[in-house]
Amino acid sequence: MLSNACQYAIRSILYLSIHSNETKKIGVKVIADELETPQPFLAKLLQQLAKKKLVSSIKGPHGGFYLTKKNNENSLWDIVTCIDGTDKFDNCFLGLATCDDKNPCPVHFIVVPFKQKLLNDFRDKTIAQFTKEITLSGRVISLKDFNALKD
Amino acid sequence: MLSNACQYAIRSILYLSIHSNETKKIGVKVIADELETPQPFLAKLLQQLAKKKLVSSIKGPHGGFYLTKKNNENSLWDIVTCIDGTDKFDNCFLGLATCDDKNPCPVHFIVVPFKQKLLNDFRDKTIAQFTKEITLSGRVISLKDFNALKD
DNA sequence: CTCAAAACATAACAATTGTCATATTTTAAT
DNA sequence: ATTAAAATATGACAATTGTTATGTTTTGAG
Ligand code: FES
Ligand code: FES
Repeated sequence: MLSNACQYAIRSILYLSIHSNETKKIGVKVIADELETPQPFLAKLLQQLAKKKLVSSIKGPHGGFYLTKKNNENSLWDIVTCIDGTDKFDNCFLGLATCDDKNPCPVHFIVVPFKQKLLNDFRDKTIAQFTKEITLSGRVISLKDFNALKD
Repeated sequence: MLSNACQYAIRSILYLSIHSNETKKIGVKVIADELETPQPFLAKLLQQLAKKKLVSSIKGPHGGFYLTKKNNENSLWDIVTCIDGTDKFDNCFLGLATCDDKNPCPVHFIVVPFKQKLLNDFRDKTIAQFTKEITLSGRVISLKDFNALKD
């Protein structure tokens, strides 16, 4: 459903939301290592996100990526839009030209409610809300399970 | 979520379920034309499906593809398994190594119920049940909206 | 002012997926 | 038997996506 690229992007933003702020920037190397994602690929993605103001960054020594208060008010949906675009979510599950309740394909009424709910959650909840839940409930972002939450 | 290939496959099987039987076979050309899918690609897919006994076929003049009573008892899930494999449904939505309630990623509890429901519908309903609903409710398979249901 | 650490930019490369073309085999009709 | 219509098999080609490599620019530290 989501591309690899988008999955990496979401995880890295959530990571930054937990571990960074205006005074604590984090370099690509660290992020890639923590999330176990390919480093140069992630760098490219972070640059895309930076261009759309979904993450902040400064160059130079002790520079890096970080999330401002404002960055934290974006939604997961903004990330998906930035990296993957929204086609997969708008289009018919079976690839028909239009997807609406008037001309439903055989799986339309199975698929649409789910997509709707997913969309709402992704659009309505801010990154900040997500990270709050994450830190409270001990959910996972990295592949090396709980390490990311220990510090 | 589903690949192009899988979407074509599902639609063609549903089409065959409605329009074919042991005594009425349909050629690739007709199917591809009705569903507006690339013809050679669809041929390849139908051959994959035939190998796994999800569709029946005979060669020669007046040959073609068709669904037997038994073919009609398969599920949409069987098609997905045959064409795409099940990885996309089993794996974590954010690409983490494991996906279970014990080590949930931040979106786990949003995504899993939906996937579960979708999976159930795809696994439990037979092709025959789907086509019954389709013919009763006038749903769409082809891109040229209701034409496929007019005869 | 110089240097090095970082983001930024570009482009080369690889893998997967989707598409098309060609040739072979089977089978019914004549 | 011959022929033509179909599925089948194989492989070439294109497009997308994912990955890696190389070089440029910015900027803080000494
Ligand atoms: S018409 Fe197919 S999912 Fe809506
Ligand atoms: S752990 Fe990510 S979807 Fe289940």
